This record gives sequence, structure tokens and C-alpha cells, in this order.
Amino acid sequence: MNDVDASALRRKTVRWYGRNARDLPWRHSDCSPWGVLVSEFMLQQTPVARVLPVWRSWVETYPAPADLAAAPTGDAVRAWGRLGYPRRALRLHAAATAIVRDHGGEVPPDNDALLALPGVGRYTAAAVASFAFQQAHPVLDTNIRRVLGRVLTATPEPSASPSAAEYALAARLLPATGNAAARWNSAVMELGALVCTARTPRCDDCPLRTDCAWLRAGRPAAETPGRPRQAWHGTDRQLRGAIMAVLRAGGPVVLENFRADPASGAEVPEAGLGAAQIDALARLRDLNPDDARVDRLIGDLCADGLAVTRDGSLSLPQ
DNA sequence: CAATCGTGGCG
DNA sequence: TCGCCAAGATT
Repeated sequence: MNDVDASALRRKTVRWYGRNARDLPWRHSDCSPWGVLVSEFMLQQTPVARVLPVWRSWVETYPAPADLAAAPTGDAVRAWGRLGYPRRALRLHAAATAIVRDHGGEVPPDNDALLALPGVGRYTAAAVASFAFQQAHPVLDTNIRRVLGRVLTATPEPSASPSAAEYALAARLLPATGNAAARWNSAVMELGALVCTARTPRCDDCPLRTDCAWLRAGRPAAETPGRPRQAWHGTDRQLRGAIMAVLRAGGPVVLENFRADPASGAEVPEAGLGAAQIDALARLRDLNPDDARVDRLIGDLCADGLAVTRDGSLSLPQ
């Protein structure tokens, strides 16, 4: 890639973005860095359409980091609704707490400070630094990786995690000024979300169709799978999700048997959920959990901070 | 590094 | 219908 190519790619992509960008609330100029941070947490592995309504209610309930930090973690998990990966709600709460404690209640603009927050990895730190603070950081999410990979190296689909070469390439393409870099990052991401999609890319509508190495090569399919396929049917994850759904809906969940842990004195479940809860869980297809399995998952949920046992019942943390 | 962690819409 | 997969992070 030389400078002429990079310049042309940026011009075409940003022009396309100007005409085709979705009107997303976290892109508005009046959206706070906190609003951007919340959106980035919610958008981790979750589609925009599902995030939108939850994001709106969330920023209304928790307009600043201090508002979330002051709330019980169980409230955060409940407000998370059915976005999935409820640990993200816990980590966002922990991030808000750290922001209050270490940054005066304001989302820090520094990439390293962002990276130090719970639940913030390389992508999210760069995204917030770029989108909320207009800093020139290369952002590599799955959309941008797919677009750049296809256009520049004819790579059908991104690998499991971004390589150093991908970061070097993204850094070389990045416009110098923070504002231009943010616009470019948004534009490539949007192109990946709307046109250069994983399954059926709309190459006819792509502003980069005459530049794309992958299209030129005949759109070859991937040889080796990228991310490992997510198991779901009948797995622990499914049952874990079902238990969390019961807790969000109205818990607490009555536990069948109980004993006091001799070491800590804490109460721990011994023989699974009560009959009513088993019925509730069994309504979901293919769930037939034995007590030992339920106990193990309850233990995991408590260890993760997603649930607590108390007085013979399981509930969201206070 | 590979496994784990939810959910639901869509082709 | 049912497998694919969506702005990742953590251990």
C-alpha cells in the first residue's frame, strides 16, 4: 500500500459514509464519553439493533459513571436485560467504580487509562479514545478487520484475533488528525456492518469494489475457520442463561437443600433448585439438568458475582 | 493459546 | 428449519 492508494481508499470510504451512515445515538456530537463507553460495552458481540433500546434506558437511568457506581450490581445486571454476556454488566459497573475512584468520575481520554478499566480491551480502549475523544488511534473490530483484510490482502474473513501486521496496516492507513481518524474508523466499520458483511457481501454497492483484492481474486472462501464455533445446544451456557433469566424475571430462586460451608460459614446450595424453578427451566427446550450440574453452575454464577445465595435462595446481588 | 461466556434474528 | 454470527474480554 502506498500513499496514493491509502488516500483514495479513505476518500471513497468517507464519502460513502457521509451518504450511508446510520443515525446512531452514540455517534451524536452531544453524546458524552460515558455514553460512548456504555455503547462499546453493549456492542461487544451484540448487534446494534438489540443494543439500541437498552442503551437508551441505560443512559437515562445511569447518566454518569457515578450513578452506576452507586447502584447495586444486581440492578446493573437487571438493566442489562437480555443483551447476553451479563458479565459485561458487572464489568461496566466495575469500570464505573474505577472511573469514580481514579478519574474523578470522568471517563479518562488516555488510551492506557481506558485499557486499565475492567472489561476494556484493546479494541474498546481505542474505540473510546477515537470516537469519544477524537484521538488518532487505530481501531480493529471484526468489521474493520474484515474490510481491510478483503480489500488489501484478499483475506476472506478475519482470524481469531488481530495480528501485529493488521495493526501496522491499520496504523499506516490512519489519517493524521484525530477528527479525520475517528471519521475513517467509523466509516470503515460502517462499511463492514452494512456492505462488506461476513455472509453475503453486497460488492455491487461497495465504494471500494474497484480496489478490492478479494473481489478481484473471485471472492474465495475461507480455508481455515476463524473463531471456533460457539457451542450452545444443551450446553452449560444454555442452562446458565436460563438460570439468569429466572433471576432477572423475579427471583429469588428457592434452593432445594442447603448447608453451611464449614470453612467460611457461608451458605452454599447442596441439591439444586426447587421444583418450581426446575419446571421453569425445563420449559426451555432440551434442558434436563441434574442437581449436580445445577449446583456447579450456581457456584460459578456466585463466583462470577452474578448471583448470591442467602436464606435458602438464589438471587441477583443486592 | 484455546476455551468460555448469552441472546435472538436472519438467510 | 437451523446453523451462522454480531463494535470482544478474560483466564
